[in-house]
Amino acid sequence: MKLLKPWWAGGGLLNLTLLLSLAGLRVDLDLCLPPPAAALCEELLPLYSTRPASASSSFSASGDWGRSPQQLAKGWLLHEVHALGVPFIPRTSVDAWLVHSVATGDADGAHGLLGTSSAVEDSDQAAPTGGGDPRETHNSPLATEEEKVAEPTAQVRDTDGRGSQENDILKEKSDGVDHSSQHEENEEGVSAHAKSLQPARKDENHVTGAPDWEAEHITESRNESHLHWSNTSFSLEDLYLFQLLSSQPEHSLEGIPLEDIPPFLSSVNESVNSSARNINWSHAISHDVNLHEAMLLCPNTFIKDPAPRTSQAQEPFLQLNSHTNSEQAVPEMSLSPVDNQMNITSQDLLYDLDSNIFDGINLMSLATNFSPLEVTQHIEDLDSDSGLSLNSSYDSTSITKSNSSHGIYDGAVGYSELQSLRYDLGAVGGCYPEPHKHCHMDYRTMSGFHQDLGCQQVFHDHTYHLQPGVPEPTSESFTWSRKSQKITGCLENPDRNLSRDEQRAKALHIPFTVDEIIQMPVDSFNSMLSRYYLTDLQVSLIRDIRRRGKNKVAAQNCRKRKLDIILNLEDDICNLQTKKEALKSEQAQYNKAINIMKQKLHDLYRNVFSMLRDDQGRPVNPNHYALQYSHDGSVLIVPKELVTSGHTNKCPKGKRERKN
DNA sequence: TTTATATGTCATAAT
DNA sequence: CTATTATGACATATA
Repeated sequence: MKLLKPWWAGGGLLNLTLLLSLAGLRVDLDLCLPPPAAALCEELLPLYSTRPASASSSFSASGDWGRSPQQLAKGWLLHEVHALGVPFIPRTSVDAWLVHSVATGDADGAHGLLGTSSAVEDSDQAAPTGGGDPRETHNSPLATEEEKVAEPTAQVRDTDGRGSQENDILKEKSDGVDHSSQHEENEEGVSAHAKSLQPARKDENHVTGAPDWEAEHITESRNESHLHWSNTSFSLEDLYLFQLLSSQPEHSLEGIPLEDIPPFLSSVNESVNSSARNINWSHAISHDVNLHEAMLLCPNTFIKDPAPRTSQAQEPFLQLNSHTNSEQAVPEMSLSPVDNQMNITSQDLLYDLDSNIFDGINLMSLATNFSPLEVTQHIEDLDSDSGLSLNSSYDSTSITKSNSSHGIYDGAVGYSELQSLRYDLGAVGGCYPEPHKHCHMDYRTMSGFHQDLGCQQVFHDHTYHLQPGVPEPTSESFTWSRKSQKITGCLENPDRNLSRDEQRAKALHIPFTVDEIIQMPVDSFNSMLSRYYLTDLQVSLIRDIRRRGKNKVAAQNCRKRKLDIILNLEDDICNLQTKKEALKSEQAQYNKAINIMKQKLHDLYRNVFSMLRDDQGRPVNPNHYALQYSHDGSVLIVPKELVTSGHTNKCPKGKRERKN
């Protein structure tokens, strides 16, 4: 996205505000934008206003062009966040954000955030239909931890001690208590605002038609989290997006002339006003939804089951809330979510995450002085690392890329840019299979963000480039034809060193390394799948990666084992052959001995016959007679014909010789 | 280009 | 029943 201005560059407040309003979000006059969001909106609105149809091609894969203007704006905005490389949202991020919205905004504002569907408006209070699954937050064992997350923030805000009401709110949510009667208290305190939201949550259950939403499966919330363009209410990604976009509390919409509104928005405004879901623009920009505060209060809830916050993690936010100079607070505010998320991730997964990652991000969060040009360049570089095009020129390449990316993400949106950067650079990739290598990458990356801190040399590793010509996997089967792989090789793809699964994981922005996925214990693996906000496609890919990875190891072991068996058999053959030779030699020796014995016996025989004499004193011919031993030890001279016929006892000569 | 070998992957059975 | 392992068969990569 060429036009993306650097962080903290300011501007874009009006555009974002209008865009949010267009999307049905009511914006506080004090709403301020983080520079990326401002820049994003500055870019989005002109593009959207000038070429909604053509530009929409990049996210038209979702179909329905009969959507309302706010849907279009919302979809377009989210799409562009996609293009930024935001891979996914840990599931609790938006849930917790909702909690903070409850704590910070009034009911109307919260409703504006949660949804503007006519069906919802028909009900008592607005309720989100596609906004993820906030119910799970309060009906799972995780709910208590959500409360832990929300509690300190409420304490910060409500110095009069009413912050603890949030816990009550959360409990009442699950109880389905109707607080619509407390609308009058909205202006009195945060908690009252929050309570008035509860019917919306209650209605949501009716809208989704899930009476027993405790049994709601994770996959359902995943599906709900996807971008449903036909759905007028905001999804979790939407909410997260706005959370992402809101952190700079100093701009205001006051005094902005209507002429500044792009023509498209004006027309959209008309159409919106004429639609069933009217948006009162004056109302839209006057409600007290302070996204900045919401941002401040929920930055540590990027995952479904956040670990209890440490005092170390809370402290920055306490300080931030006390800041009067938002200029100084902005960097920390915007970056701290990443920081907290990282810490929580490490606590939750307990898996191969080096604290250096967090240190690097902490350093980055401390950086306050950025060179816009450098940062812009860095963002572009990082984006190029991620393989996603930030080019806003909408050439065919970028559109194609956006299309494919959008299709792949399948609704997985909402994540801090830094988070995506971290994962882009370190989470996936066989080139950096070891955690410390990931950290190394992060450090090098982060150094570009705060060169003032002494890291002058910026290294950019483009190992993770995806060649535009390489078709990205677009189906669950991830059929990788030989042809495409040859093309990949011919193009000298820097990702060539990556395994196919690593490339797939990178393409889908899987926030874990392949090694992690494969070697992770099954419990951690399952908890990871349920804790993180992953699309079905991502989950499927992760499971396939795990299966293939384990099978690969099994195949290697099997082959090794087979080879060992073969080698052992060869050794056995050799040993047997040696033994055979020895036996042959032994047999030869025995045969030789036998022959010697035979010869001796023959000689003895001849010798005996030479001493024999018949009755006439003539020598006995050994050719005609044989010696035969009788049972009593006597030796008889028997004619051979009798010996061969078996008549041993019949001695024609009747001659019995005594043994000499 | 062909061939041999190594490696990855899938299906299936076994654990 | 699920997850993992083992293994034959096939596909692909590489020397």
